Amino acid sequence: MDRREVVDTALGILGRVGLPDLTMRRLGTELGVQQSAIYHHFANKQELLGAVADEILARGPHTDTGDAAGWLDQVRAACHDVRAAVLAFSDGADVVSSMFAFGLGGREAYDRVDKALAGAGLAAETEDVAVRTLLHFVFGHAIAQQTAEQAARVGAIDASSDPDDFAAGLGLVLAGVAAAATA
Amino acid sequence: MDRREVVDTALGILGRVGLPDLTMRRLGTELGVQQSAIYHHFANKQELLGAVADEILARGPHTDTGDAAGWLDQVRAACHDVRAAVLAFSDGADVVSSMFAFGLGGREAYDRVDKALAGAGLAAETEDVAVRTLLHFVFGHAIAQQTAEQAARVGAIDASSDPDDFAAGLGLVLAGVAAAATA
DNA sequence: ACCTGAACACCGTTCAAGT
DNA sequence: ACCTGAACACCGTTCAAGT
Repeated sequence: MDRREVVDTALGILGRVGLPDLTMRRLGTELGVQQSAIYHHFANKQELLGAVADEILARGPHTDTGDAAGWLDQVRAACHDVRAAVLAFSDGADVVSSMFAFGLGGREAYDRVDKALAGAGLAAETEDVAVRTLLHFVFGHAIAQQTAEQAARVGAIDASSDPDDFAAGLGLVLAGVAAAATA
Repeated sequence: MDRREVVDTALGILGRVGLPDLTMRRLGTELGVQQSAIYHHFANKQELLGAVADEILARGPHTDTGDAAGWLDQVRAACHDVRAAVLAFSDGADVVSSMFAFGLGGREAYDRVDKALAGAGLAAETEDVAVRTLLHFVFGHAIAQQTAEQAARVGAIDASSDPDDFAAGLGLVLAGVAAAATA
């Protein structure tokens, strides 16, 4: 058993039953091992979730827009890719967002958007603000969607979400970034 | 003991020691009551946290920009007010954001921003998208800040945050909203 | 080095019973 | 109606002991 196998199994549980059921006991059982054995590969659950967050992003789509595309289309594609990656697992947005905030994972999300945004020619500080602002929206929207889906399953809410809703919100933020780029 | 007293005590615990230590046992102890007694006033912990989220927003500042101010300044003030409210309690941003996503509280955040944004003359659907986009940023930024503070206390990260960082990111989003309003 | 087995110190929630 | 007391079914983490 190595770190990769633990992360793979954790992702399987996350995709099937979600974060509340991703317990060290269940993880140990599916690995055919005592839960305490996991602590020989990860210091604690949070460090494990950091590795899970990294793997969620790595497994997501990596759209190549081509060199002909402008920075705006590249940033849009990067945001859609990050969104697709975290939506592929139950509570994936929550896990990646939390681990990124804690500095324990999800760095790839920042790097991908940052790289795409480099062509905009913004000042370094403004570029950093723009990347984090975009990520707040991408993660926030995905968390809200996955939470609403969960709430609907419990019966607390009606689900019904507009599939174009994300693109519309992203368009608003990107319009603001574009305004800063031309100024 | 009534719901108001339970929420007040819960807010005290939240402000002093944060969400992980806001347990039903501790809440019962500080109320001078068995933990099970709380279930006579709230169906479960989540419903209680929904009421806590509402109270967090109610206790925050309610800046009056005056009638002379344009919708942009009013929206900016509403966002700063919501931010100040959730930052006043440890993990306040996380609680309010989660409860809002679950439909169990925090409705006032939406209503305040929505009311301020009404003067922009956006189409109803666009206005809704803009309000939720702004809230994703406001909540996301505050959660990241409170998480970073917590991580810094544990020693996982260096804290050092620019006090103008929020205003800069909000400015980007508002520029996008303004562009949609003039179009 | 890697894992077992057992324990420690907790959780949220339920429910019969009291007043 | 409101609360007690006790239990149920769990958690993450630690650690001596085995191989």
